[in-house]
Amino acid sequence: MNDKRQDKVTITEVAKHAGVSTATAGRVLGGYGYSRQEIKDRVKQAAEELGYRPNLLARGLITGKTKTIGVVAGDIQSPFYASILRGIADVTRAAGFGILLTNSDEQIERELEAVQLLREKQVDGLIIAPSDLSGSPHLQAAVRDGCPVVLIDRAIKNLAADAVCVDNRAASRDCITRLTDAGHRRIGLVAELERWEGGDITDFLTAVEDGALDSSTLFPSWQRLYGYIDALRSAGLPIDPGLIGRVGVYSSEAARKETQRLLERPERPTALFTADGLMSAAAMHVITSLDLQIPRDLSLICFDDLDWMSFIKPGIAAVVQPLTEMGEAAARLMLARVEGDGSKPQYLALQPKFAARGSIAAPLAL
Amino acid sequence: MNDKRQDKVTITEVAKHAGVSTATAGRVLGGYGYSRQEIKDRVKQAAEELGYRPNLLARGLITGKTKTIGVVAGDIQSPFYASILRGIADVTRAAGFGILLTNSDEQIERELEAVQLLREKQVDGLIIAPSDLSGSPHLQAAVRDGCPVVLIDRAIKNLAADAVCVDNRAASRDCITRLTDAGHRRIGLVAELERWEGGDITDFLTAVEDGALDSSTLFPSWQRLYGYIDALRSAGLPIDPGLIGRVGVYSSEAARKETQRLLERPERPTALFTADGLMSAAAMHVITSLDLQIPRDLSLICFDDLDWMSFIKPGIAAVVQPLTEMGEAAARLMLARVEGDGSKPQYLALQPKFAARGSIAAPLAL
DNA sequence: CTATAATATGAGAACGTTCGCACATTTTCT
DNA sequence: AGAAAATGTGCGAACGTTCTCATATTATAG
Repeated sequence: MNDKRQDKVTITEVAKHAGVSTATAGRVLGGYGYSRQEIKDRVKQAAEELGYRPNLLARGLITGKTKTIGVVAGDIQSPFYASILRGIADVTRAAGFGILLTNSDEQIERELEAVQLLREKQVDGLIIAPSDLSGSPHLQAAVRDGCPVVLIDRAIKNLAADAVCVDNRAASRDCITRLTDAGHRRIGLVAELERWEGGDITDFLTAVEDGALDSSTLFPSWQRLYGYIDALRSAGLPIDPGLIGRVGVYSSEAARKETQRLLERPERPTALFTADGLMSAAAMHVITSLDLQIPRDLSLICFDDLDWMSFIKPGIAAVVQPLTEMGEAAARLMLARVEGDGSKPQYLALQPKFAARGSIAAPLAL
Repeated sequence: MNDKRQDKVTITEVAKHAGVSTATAGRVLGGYGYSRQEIKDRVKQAAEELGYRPNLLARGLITGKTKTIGVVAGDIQSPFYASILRGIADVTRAAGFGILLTNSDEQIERELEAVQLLREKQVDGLIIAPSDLSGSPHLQAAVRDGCPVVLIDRAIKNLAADAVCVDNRAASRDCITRLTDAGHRRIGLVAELERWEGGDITDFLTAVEDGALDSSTLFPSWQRLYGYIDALRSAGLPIDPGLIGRVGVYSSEAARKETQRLLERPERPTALFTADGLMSAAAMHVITSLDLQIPRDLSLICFDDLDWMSFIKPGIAAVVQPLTEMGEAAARLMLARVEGDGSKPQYLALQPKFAARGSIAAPLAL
């Protein structure tokens, strides 16, 4: 009922108890210099007896390394980030690192605060899903200060940092091609498409036309739109902006509304492509409520494979991103940087898989 | 191409630049003692000019507080923990705390390592989903050392720590009662039921019979079994151990196998209760593959509401646990403790909601 | 107008480690 | 054998803060 913080056994006490200097005790316990076996045993036993536990703050203060990686995720509640984080956690843990987690909710101000906090806590590096792909002075500063940065899911223009992404454009193109191959000519797209500094959808279309766009530093949903355009063009089909459902904000509500708009058009699309998990769930809501039969009334392909897609009937075809692997790769890159790897930044594009399921059929004859 | 770690602007430099002592600069920048407005301005401006950022390690070393909470989740990849974590993150962030995350995979050795690492990193407190409900000397030690511990999802016997749980027994009882009310007499249960020190299912049944069981320190799946038994008893129905699907290990594979066993019994259950998200997904797999119609061939209620349950047809009735709220509550309790609240440990039992959906019907006449 | 309290500042010691250096002792190389 | 290298140990100074204490100065009260 009395003693609270009498715990703290320091290296000094261990040293005293073992009859050596703190330096020697430090060497044994920290495992960094020379020391005789006999001394090692003595110190270790003393530490054991006193219940010594190192104070990693003190160590970090002096070594300048905390063995902690800061992670800025968009929203840890989404299966997307949760899986990536799992990958990061597994790899870092194996290397004895901890992870300090924050959510940005994809908002640059939140990201800024997060990065600031993490850096003040002296993390050894930053793994981050960035919210601003063109400026990000806070990340430029981090890189300049020698704090390794690894980007996930999207890359920042002119930032000398590693990035682990997926070739969204190719994967999306592949999906749409499957649909055109099946005979579809009116293919709807539902995507977030929130931020693009270049303007609106038609601006984007002309920018694509001009070929003046670096798809690797676009937000994923724009890359996926890019692939959609690619596929339609190679199939010789026109691009109807009315079939492009731009949700504009990352919310289930808005996605439902946009899907509903698409599916209630006079000339209903015969196939739908949803550009991420949230959109897919929202689309399913609408499809179910409109009583549309998949794939008879509507073929469907989704970006991101959610658990239910494999066991509802029919199964829903999906692009499955290697999420845990992305996290692992990002963490491995980070560990290499922390250990001093100074080679030039890597852009890693992992290959997604395609889960073919029963949601694709030829369009009904009209 | 040359300068790497020239960044570090310390309080000493700021002090020099502002023409005051480090103590004064510290007071201004740390916001803790007295200082004149004029001095404040001068120091702040100096800090601004030099781009000063406090080193939270140094601060933590001396104050003994890191403004960091350690979290030990089972598996952050599961929506269950992801949601809880989100709640924790929101509340702690608002209070300026960071969270250091680890996964235990529900294994006590992993938990032990995690707790050790977190404590060495000097976290101000530990929020943990414990893997061992009867001993846990490492947590007893934490509490003894004055490191606040808040348990989530389940409580530990004789540990003086706060806990945030859900009344699993009551929620489960409620579900089963809905099924018996609908006329079901053969109700199957699929649950993890991995660890219980008392023995096997029949031992558990007799222990329940004797009323010698504290349900609040059982693992959730056992509490849910308890509720299942409660409900059948009050309905005057016998308990058939053959209807209790004990998966025994937390794996989708095993859950599928066990569900299959139940659904291929000679006298197939007319209703099924799955005791958590993983079990539910596995059960759906099997139900779909056996081509059973819900609710005609089988009524279904699931513990934990997954997104697909609301948009597949028919919808699946589910117990929805207030996960984010649990995380928030745990974090709030933690913050109170960190700020010195020494009142006696609280056991918080949040109320789950029930999402009634079309997966419940009367059993087919035999 | 003095006594007391509140405000304001600085010097220097913490906090618990590791690091640089000096100096012994042992091993290894010509 | 002697020189050089590797190994082993301790002292005391870092690391970048906050804290304690001493000492002013100013405001408030009696």
